[in-house]
Amino acid sequence: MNVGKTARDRARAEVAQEIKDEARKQLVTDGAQSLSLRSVSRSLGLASSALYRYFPSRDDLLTALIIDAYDAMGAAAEHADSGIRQGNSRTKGASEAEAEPRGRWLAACRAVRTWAVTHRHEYALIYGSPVPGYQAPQDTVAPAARVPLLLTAIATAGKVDDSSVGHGLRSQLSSVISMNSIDLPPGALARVMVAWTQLFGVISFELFGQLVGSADPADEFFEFSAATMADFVGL
Amino acid sequence: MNVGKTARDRARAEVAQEIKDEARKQLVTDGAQSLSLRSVSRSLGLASSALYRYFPSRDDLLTALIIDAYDAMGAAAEHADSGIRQGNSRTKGASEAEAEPRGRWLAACRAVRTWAVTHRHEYALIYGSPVPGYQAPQDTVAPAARVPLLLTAIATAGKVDDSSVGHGLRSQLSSVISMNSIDLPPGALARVMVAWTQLFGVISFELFGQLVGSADPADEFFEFSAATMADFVGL
DNA sequence: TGTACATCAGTGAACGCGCGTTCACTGATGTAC
DNA sequence: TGTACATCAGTGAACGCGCGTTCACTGATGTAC
Repeated sequence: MNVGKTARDRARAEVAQEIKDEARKQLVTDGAQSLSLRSVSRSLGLASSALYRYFPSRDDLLTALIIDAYDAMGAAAEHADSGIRQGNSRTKGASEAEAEPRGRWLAACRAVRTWAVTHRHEYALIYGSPVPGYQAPQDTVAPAARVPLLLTAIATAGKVDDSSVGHGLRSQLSSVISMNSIDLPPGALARVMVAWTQLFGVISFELFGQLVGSADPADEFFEFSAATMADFVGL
Repeated sequence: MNVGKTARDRARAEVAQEIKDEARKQLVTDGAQSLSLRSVSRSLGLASSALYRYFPSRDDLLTALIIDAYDAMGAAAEHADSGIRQGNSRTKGASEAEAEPRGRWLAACRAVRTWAVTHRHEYALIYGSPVPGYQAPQDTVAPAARVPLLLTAIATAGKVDDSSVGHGLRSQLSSVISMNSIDLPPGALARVMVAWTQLFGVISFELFGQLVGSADPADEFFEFSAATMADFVGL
């Protein structure tokens, strides 16, 4: 185990983890923009300069947090989905399997919301306004794609209508389809994307306070949205 | 004109306006969180302490910008809507008036997006992650309601299905309905709210970079969303 | 197995910076008589 | 219409603060022979 890893390597990974954990803790009180290396180092009992052994700059620490957040949310959604899938195949016959994709869709949507609600500041970090002056590097795109790819995968198991879409959009989506080997016509993918944007729209509104005065607390409205959007994509 | 307004009063209003304009300019480069009174005052050639004659604190300046932004977006949407309404009543007979609400809906949605795209930093200020430590005061709620109220008004002119909604949601929405004299059953309002959250979901995704790699540029996808959501609310 | 050398985590002082807010003040504008 | 007083916009210095990043350094851990 830990082949080729020296004690130093292990210690290093551990400290890097501690730095990220502490930084995440500080997001809660301060928000992304005022996350400060100095205050992280203070809480860890390290010299502020020590952090530079682990992250070359503040932005790199931010990037690490962003990637972790996308991955955590993606994992939560995937886990909820596969829980349903296995549950269904164990307890249901082939004839009942028809309802299955809808259950998976709802489970995934709920998992995303639950993750967002329990990690609101990490959610704000990835779905809120971009930190000005910070440019997200390429490494964030794969983790960011996990949730939308999961939603398309689930929709593929249903029967999405193929809406007619304009020429330009069709070609944008065709390239997404081929690059990700998606088994859906462009018009169907377009509908899934509408549902996807709706999902994050409600969640952002809930967390950022736009529903105060109407559907707040938002639990039932969220359920309603998820269910109507499941209909919308043919599940 | 300007009854009871002395030269001092007029000058005062003018300077307050200049401060807000300069602050808005700085949002573009720095984002809300690092908007700084000192740098605003520097650009205006004032002592930093002078701003305190106009805004008691940084947060009050932020609040003023937020209210202005909601109002500007609301006005843009309302203006687009009434343009369509008048255009239609002049050029169309009663039989064609059926298509009217759909045109109004699309015009309002496009106006919101156009405003957002041309004022991205003000958009981020009101629809991005809340500035940590900043609590939006009560004065922001009426301006914030302009767009959603306009959308419900337009939907009322169409024929929204009355979806069935759970008990808790029904009662939340009933109170919204009576407080705002909305002429829509709760289930219909729920659908409008789904469309509303979808609208801001796409716009936020477009502006915050989540569509990079799929529907980017987002023009056609936006049109597709707006059109499908118009169907969705029965327009 | 022991030794010589290279690597690298962590230190602490320093650089240069910007911030919000307060305060005692000056001098122009407005008000009451 | 003129004068005395009150109001208030704007000043500039100061308080006390935190930040990211660099740099020369010490001492422990790892590597090659």
